[in-house]
Amino acid sequence: MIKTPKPIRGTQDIFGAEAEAFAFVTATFERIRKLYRFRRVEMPVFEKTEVFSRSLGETTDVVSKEMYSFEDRGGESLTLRPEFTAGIARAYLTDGWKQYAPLKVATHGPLFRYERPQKGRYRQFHQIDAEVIGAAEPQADVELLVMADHLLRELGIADGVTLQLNTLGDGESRENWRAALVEYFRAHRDELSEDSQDRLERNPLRILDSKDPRDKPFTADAPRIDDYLSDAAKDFFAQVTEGLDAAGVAWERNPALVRGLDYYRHTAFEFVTDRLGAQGTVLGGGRYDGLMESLGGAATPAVGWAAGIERLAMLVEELGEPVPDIIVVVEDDAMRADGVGLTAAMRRAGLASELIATGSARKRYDKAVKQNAKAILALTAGDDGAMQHRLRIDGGDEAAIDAVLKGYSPN
RNA sequence: GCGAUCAUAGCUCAGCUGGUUAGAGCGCCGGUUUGUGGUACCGGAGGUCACGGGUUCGAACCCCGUUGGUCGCCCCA
Repeated sequence: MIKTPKPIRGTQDIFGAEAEAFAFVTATFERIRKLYRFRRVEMPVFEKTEVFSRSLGETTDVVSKEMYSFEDRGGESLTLRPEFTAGIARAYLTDGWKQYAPLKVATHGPLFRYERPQKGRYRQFHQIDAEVIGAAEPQADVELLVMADHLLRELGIADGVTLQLNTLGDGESRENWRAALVEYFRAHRDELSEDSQDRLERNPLRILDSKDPRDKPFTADAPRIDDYLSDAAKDFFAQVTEGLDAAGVAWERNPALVRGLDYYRHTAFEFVTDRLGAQGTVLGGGRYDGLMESLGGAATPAVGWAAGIERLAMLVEELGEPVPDIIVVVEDDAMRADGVGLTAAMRRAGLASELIATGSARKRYDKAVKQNAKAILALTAGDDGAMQHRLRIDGGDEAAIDAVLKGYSPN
């Protein structure tokens, strides 16, 4: 007995209406990205593990248990890409893309993270991604945010979604704020949740967005980044918010919105919905001026965002699958060749067509009716054996169909 | 890694407190109607009740374990 292999945990086979929604997201993204003049890039699906581990630092669970890593036959550690940014940063350095700076690039495709699947989170998932590399100005942040907002509008999901915005300041501001947070939380250490006590050592900024109610009273009164921002950092953030206002993009300040990794500076943002359970972030990103150096490159300012295609697709209105323009029904097997010929002719004329010529001859018309076609063409043989057809129009393009019929010579 | 919850036909699900041959709808296949119209009716195929133990005269149902799905925690680049 042969056992059918099962799919890998956390992978998905996307089909039908869901696949249509998925394709709608990527097609819309491609259209928008061209409007904003972002250049398309295609990136490898795997890289040397260092590409990701260096950029992430050694701190978190992320490297130790969240990456899909393996050794190749030469004993080199490789990792399936868990994000686009690190690979694009690597390419910027190894391929000399500095010559194109400031460089606006966009891509989409599969990513891999070794996690327990839950709603809107999979081990193989898919993202769209946009990055601006080599631009230190807040205008780059604004352009990305306006583009993201535009995309969500075009997808028809902007209504339930809000843009949450924060600044982490420049390197110095961020360090001072972080030190103040550690000092503050350390004073309340014993009253924090176990998880947050742990975070105090590993990733103190993350205490701010803890879900544990025991932490809430302390996070509310925690030191705020605003009190630690340098004048330059304040000015940078002000230019971002002014730009958003000028472009008519609504935003709200979320001082608890943080990034755990050290290379993030200045702007951090997430577009959030309450329609997806625990996984409310629909699109997120920020400025990562410190990343290039961790990969051995020169200091290079950069900012970008990514969004999960599956999550976006879940929010998109049910599109349904497209209905055929015409179905050709062979009601008499003697007309099979004409069915094939006419269907081919319909398709060449740009009409989405289906041929029904199998199974019980009497039931073929029923099958056609059930597909909600805009037109049904039934083929039968006359007494003389010549092809006869009957056409039922239900919203279809009768002129186009007639033109195909007139131009067709029966077999 | 941790927790909750679920698993019956290809799909969606019923199945009483443990009781004899496990059901429906949809889908699939065949038949009836030979019709300018059909979304109907009849029939058929299809099940190791996730898997492995246990309790019992008897288990889809109760107990234990395993596997898998879902949702959440941790993490979220």
